[in-house]
Amino acid sequence: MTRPDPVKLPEEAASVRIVLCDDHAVVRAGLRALLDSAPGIEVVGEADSGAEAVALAMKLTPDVVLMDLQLGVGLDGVEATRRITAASGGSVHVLVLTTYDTDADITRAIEAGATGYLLKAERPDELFTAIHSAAAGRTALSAPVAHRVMARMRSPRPALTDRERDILGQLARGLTNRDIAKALYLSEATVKTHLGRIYGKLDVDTRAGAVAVAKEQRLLP
Amino acid sequence: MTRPDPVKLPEEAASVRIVLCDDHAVVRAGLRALLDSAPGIEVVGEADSGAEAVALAMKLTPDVVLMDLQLGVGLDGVEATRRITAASGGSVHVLVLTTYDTDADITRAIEAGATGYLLKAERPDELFTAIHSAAAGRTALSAPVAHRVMARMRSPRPALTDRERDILGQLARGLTNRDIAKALYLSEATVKTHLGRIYGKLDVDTRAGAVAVAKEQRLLP
DNA sequence: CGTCGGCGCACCGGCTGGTTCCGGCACGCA
DNA sequence: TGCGTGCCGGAACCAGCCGGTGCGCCGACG
Repeated sequence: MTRPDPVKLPEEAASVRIVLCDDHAVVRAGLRALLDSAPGIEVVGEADSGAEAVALAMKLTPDVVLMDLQLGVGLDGVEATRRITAASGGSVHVLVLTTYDTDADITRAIEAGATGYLLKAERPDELFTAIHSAAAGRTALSAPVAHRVMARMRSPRPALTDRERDILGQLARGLTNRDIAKALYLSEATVKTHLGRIYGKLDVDTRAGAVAVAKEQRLLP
Repeated sequence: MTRPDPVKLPEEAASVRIVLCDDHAVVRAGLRALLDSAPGIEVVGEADSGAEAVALAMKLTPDVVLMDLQLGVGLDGVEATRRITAASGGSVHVLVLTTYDTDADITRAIEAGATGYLLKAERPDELFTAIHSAAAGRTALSAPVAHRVMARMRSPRPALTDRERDILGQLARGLTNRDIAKALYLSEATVKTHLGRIYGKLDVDTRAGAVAVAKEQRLLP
């Protein structure tokens, strides 16, 4: 898959070397075709899973990994991002390119060490500039993402704790309080307490509503 | 509305004329770059909304419209497909290219007149052959989709009625039975009856579970 | 004309769900 | 060391919600 390119054209600056990671082969091929036609950008590898992305990032040490967050099965985009930045010591920059601009996704990606966060709905030239920014280590957020970050700063919505996510996960399976309690080795009373706190944070007052916003905001894996 | 087309050229050599419809500008650009490099395929237009796709399909009368089903706001992909096939009398073929292979999505797309249903996770050459198939009016289903169709034929899972979808929609907003009743001008008892039937069809036994599978299977808009 | 699927309704009993209040820990900080 | 805070786990209470069952009406369809 990797073609060692013996001829390095010393242009104004060397090409930005990129690894693509997206589980959709068609859009991956599309991105490659698109980026191949762009000057100063060179796609050196493709991955269709998080694990493969990490491996390629280590082996090829590209300047930028273009990472989708939703990766079907296995390692998810956030975790892959975390491992890549950790293992490379920050020398390989991850630019997230995804469809959703949910608070949870953005936060987790940034917290995992992503250098930028771009939406697939963005104009392609934004993508090119973002890639060069990311290669230089500069943060690149697309407009809607930046807005969300700002909004979150202004009105800090409390994040769910790990335990609360556990409860919510069971709830989303349609379990009753008693069953959740059994599943997590808790008292039923405790489950209710957690649920109450969850309702507060999600601004709902019923279980069904909680499940709805949980799915909506992609709070569950 | 239908213009008589006096001469139908039996072309092997002429390119298949295509209109792209996807609300993500980046993947649209990627697809164009990919298809532009393919022989025998010519992208003649791009749309980022259902409405625009319908307009372009009428104006350009392409051989194939490559249609994503999830189109953010406005006309959704299924409705756009329905209008295009209806307005063109079937002369413009719609090839659905999307990420999800949910039963509901597949069924609705086919029922709306789509000539084919392809997943973005498919290999790009599948895409090329599917495009040519669609241009010739031949049905093109990618493997996982075909499997699902067969499975559904074998064990016909009852589809939700319109009314049941209404109820489910309100339920997914976290409303209580009483509130759903008020919202839909029903008796609370009726709401419960519908919910019971919904549980049966979705194979769950709690409201939270119903919301979960509803979101999972994309039963709600 | 039969009957079948979809819709709407009534009644009821069990028990689930939501609320409130409380204590224990771990941690950070002065 | 003492204090404040955030998170976790729990007890008790009671309203009323939920789910099940049975039934009638209607229109479509054969």
